[in-house]
Amino acid sequence: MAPYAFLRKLELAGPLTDEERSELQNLTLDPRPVPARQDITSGDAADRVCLVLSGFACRYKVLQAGNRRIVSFVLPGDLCYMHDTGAFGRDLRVGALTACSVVDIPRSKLMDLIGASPGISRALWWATLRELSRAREWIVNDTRPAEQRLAHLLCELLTCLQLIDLASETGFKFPVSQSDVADALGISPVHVNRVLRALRTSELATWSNQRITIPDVQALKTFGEFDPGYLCFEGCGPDMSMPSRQPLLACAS
Amino acid sequence: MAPYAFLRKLELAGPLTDEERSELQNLTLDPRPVPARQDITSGDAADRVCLVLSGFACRYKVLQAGNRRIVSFVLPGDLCYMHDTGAFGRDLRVGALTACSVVDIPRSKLMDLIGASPGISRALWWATLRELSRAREWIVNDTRPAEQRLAHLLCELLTCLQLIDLASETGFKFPVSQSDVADALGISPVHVNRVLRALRTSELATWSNQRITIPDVQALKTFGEFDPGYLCFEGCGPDMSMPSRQPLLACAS
DNA sequence: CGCAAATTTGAGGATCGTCAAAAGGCGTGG
DNA sequence: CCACGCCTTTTGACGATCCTCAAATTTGCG
Repeated sequence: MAPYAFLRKLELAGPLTDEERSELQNLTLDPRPVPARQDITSGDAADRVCLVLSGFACRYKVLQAGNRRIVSFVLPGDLCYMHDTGAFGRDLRVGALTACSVVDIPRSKLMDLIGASPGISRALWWATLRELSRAREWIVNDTRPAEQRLAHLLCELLTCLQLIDLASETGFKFPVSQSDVADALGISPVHVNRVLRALRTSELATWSNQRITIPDVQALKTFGEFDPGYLCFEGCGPDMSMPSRQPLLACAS
Repeated sequence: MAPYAFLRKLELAGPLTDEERSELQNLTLDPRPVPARQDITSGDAADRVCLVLSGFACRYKVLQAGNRRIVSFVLPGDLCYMHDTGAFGRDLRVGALTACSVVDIPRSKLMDLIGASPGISRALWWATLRELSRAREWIVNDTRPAEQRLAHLLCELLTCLQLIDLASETGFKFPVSQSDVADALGISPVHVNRVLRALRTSELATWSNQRITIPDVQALKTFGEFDPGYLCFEGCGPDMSMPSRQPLLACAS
């Protein structure tokens, strides 16, 4: 059950064979806990990748003033330090927002799989492209007023959590603080609170008991200008006329 | 001379062989002009990649209100529609800010090169990771006040243009409008103007005659909290202990 | 030279941040 | 079980940043 989310997301790029699935499942043994509000480091050795099995985490940078800006959420089934380490992630950090369960995967082991399996290669490649697409959407979202910005974020979380069965049709458990959301939206915590009240008053969304409830999902999506296309959950099958239909990640050089 | 910027950026991932360089140069024949303020489409056929040889372009989305948000600049030597087409770029568009010269490259041709050459494969893979890193930095930049935000943007442009010999030590030609910069920063055009005046008064940067002049580069970088690490221009050599040292883009499946 | 677009500046208002304090929730220890 | 302390949430007041509208000025271009 643990690696379900991991496989679910990888298979967005197309179905995997039974061998590929079992190879990937073998990576998820021996998880370790990470307490809330603590960084998820890549483990003792620097050459490890981290797979989050449960909990909410985030990628973030800290500004000179000391405040934190979250640039993306890390949900169960997401890999960390795959690309954002070394020169590509010098000041980027990964932190647990809630208690998390993570697995350290030796990079070499993952690379062996990539080299041996075209399906896994493609899956990881597409995961990277989804990250890029999502980052750009976040930039766009930063131009909207706070109310729509929060609405958009809630829609994204709802959609992403539904994919891995962590959200119902109309809500999801969200055990993070309003300050965390503030850092993800780039606004102040008090303003998050005000905006939440506004959304509650408009009957667009409610946040209580660590749970987001969205009475009218379509209304919230419309208000937040949320179009799930950028998440690349659909239309990405292997039989698509896609740019990266065939050419993908693999062990070269 | 035309493909200089293209090769320069690709070789950030490590030197290319003479064959690889000449294969890439062969792609840059027969450029076509794109007028300012016009979208750079992928040509007649959808399965083409666009290489910008000269001019300033941008990737952008349009919000519901009709305003545009630029999510990244496209400079000479940058590829468009490599990954941001099909499902991965449904609402993302590429527009020319100034008159541009672009080359259409059949995707299949590029894929053949990727499959045949590990160096090219790695180079294009790293270009994608740089895009991701840059997008995340833009998210972070959106949390800064407008003055620092503009300073940061100018520093990024200076650094990126210096790489391809389009900037001197202290300035560069920048023939775009203040509205374009406003869309890139997510603020209003009039506020761009005010912020420019502030930077001019502080003697941090001047913009006149379509040229940015930065009297004290270090001062502007400090003010804008600009750390070039996220651009991944350095420390990315093939001899680095990098995550993607070997495993890269290639023709799989 | 004259038109169109871009830049510049002003005034007023909306959004959002900061500071401060009150209220609520949750775990620990008595 | 209650009391206490800490953290989070909530609300208010005030100020800073930024937007919108509008007009004046400059620049670019035919």
